[in-house]
Amino acid sequence: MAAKANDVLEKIVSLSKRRGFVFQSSEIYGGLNGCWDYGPLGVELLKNLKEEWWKFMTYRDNVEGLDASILMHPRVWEASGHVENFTDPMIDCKQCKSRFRVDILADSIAVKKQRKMLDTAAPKLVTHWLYAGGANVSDFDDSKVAEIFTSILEDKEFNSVLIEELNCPQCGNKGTFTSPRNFNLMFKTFVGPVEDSGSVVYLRPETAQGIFVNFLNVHTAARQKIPFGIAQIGKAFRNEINTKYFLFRTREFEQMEMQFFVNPDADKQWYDYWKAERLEWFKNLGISPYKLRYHDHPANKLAHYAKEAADIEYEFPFGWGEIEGIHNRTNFDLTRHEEFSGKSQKYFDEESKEKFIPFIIETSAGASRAFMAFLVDAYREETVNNELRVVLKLHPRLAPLKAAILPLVNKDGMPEYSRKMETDLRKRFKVFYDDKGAVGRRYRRQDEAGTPFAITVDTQTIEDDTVTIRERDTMVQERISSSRVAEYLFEKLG
RNA sequence: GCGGGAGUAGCUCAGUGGUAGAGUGCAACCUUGCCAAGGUUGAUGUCGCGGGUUCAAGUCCCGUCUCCCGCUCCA
Repeated sequence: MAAKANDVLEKIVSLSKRRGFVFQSSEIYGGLNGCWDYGPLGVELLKNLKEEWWKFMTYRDNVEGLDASILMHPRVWEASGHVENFTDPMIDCKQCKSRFRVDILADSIAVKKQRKMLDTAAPKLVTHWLYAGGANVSDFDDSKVAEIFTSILEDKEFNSVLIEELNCPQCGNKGTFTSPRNFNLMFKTFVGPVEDSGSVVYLRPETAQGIFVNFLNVHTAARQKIPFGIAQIGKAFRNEINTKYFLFRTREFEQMEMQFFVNPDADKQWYDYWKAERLEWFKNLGISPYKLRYHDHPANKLAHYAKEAADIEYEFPFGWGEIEGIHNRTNFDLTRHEEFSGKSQKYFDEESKEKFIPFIIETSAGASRAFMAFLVDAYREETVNNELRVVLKLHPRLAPLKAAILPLVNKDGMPEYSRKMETDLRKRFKVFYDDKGAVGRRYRRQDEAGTPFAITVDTQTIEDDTVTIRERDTMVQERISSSRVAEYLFEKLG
């Protein structure tokens, strides 16, 4: 069972590479863990699904679009709680396999001892910023020493000096620690030419904050009244400890988020509404309904900002996995931003004459995860005439290529006729021309790419301007007038 | 981070210290008459990367990277 599930995933990884859906990042250099590139077909599929989401979510009178920058003021992440909650360097004892948070480990060591260790280690720390000005450990009080001790423990360049001397609180052995691993999920970088602590910025770990900080801008500019939402699609970055399952857990990924601002009295109603809407979206794009389910978070497991939360899960070959989260984030985020920025985030309701900080209902989908769910769900192996047929039964609106144009044979004017048809259709549809090999082989090639329609030009075409259109899933052909092909595709693509 | 498996042609894989292989795919040409047809010809390999042992390494040893699986982690 597990082996079989694994097979499916490996086949999809293989197909993805062979046909140009997904390549490993930096492959010729040996790859980069947890990063993937979208190839010619992959980028079309990804673009299509993002467009479906965008239309579904923002082609409404109460949702506006936004594209916030990836780099934001570092205080944003203090307000959001990410700096505090995501900065947990961990250290492992190789002897007894215990794991400790570095700051907690440091707390367990008496300040007196810390001071002594720093003194002893001083010759090896002369290039550390702490000693740059000729400072001495004895110049600092206890709390400063503790702070310095922890910061050196967390400093990649210098921590080995102290770690070698540490005893494991669990088993008592000395020098058995690994280097601390920084389990902070945020990638850090620097603005400007100087790489010091004052210039630190983060690659956003979620797109949501870009929406929250623009709440009042959008409200004013778009003249929206509550309830209304702001939607955004964009990259986010998390320095995950472990990446996993192909595209499922990656370090760089894309989110499709919508934050809906509501009167606190109406939170439940809108939470339920969006929860239902979002599941429908996946179903309407053809995902097998029995492979979708809600996972409601029990009250005692909710994140600190959430009042109610549910995941939409898809049953991947490796098990159920979250592809979208719906949260009632309450007024947590705006309250925090008001506090940290000093700018009021209150909303004045003209009708009720009340002033309040809105509650936020969040729908947060992973575009990369959705991509994988659609791909996995579409993958089929069928037996046709005792031959294996691999077909991606992607929804036509998601399919990277909408139609293939195939001259039955390369003579009697068929290629010329086909080329002309290709030129006409290409203006409006992503189409593919193929005259290589037998037509049966060409059909199968398109099946594997998920192309929903194949238009074949044959002898009769030359005589009466009709072509056959072959449908991917049923392999049934119908003959229609050449002049109706574009119309036909429009109809089928909704 | 820990433990297990894997990495050789685009893909799937064989190759048990002695000349780098198969199937499939790909490209060109011939042949075609609707579901992976046939023929001819051709191209593609730092055997993941780096060291070591050896007269000789895809093969043995060490390190490292990446992928998969199980833990751990995932406010």
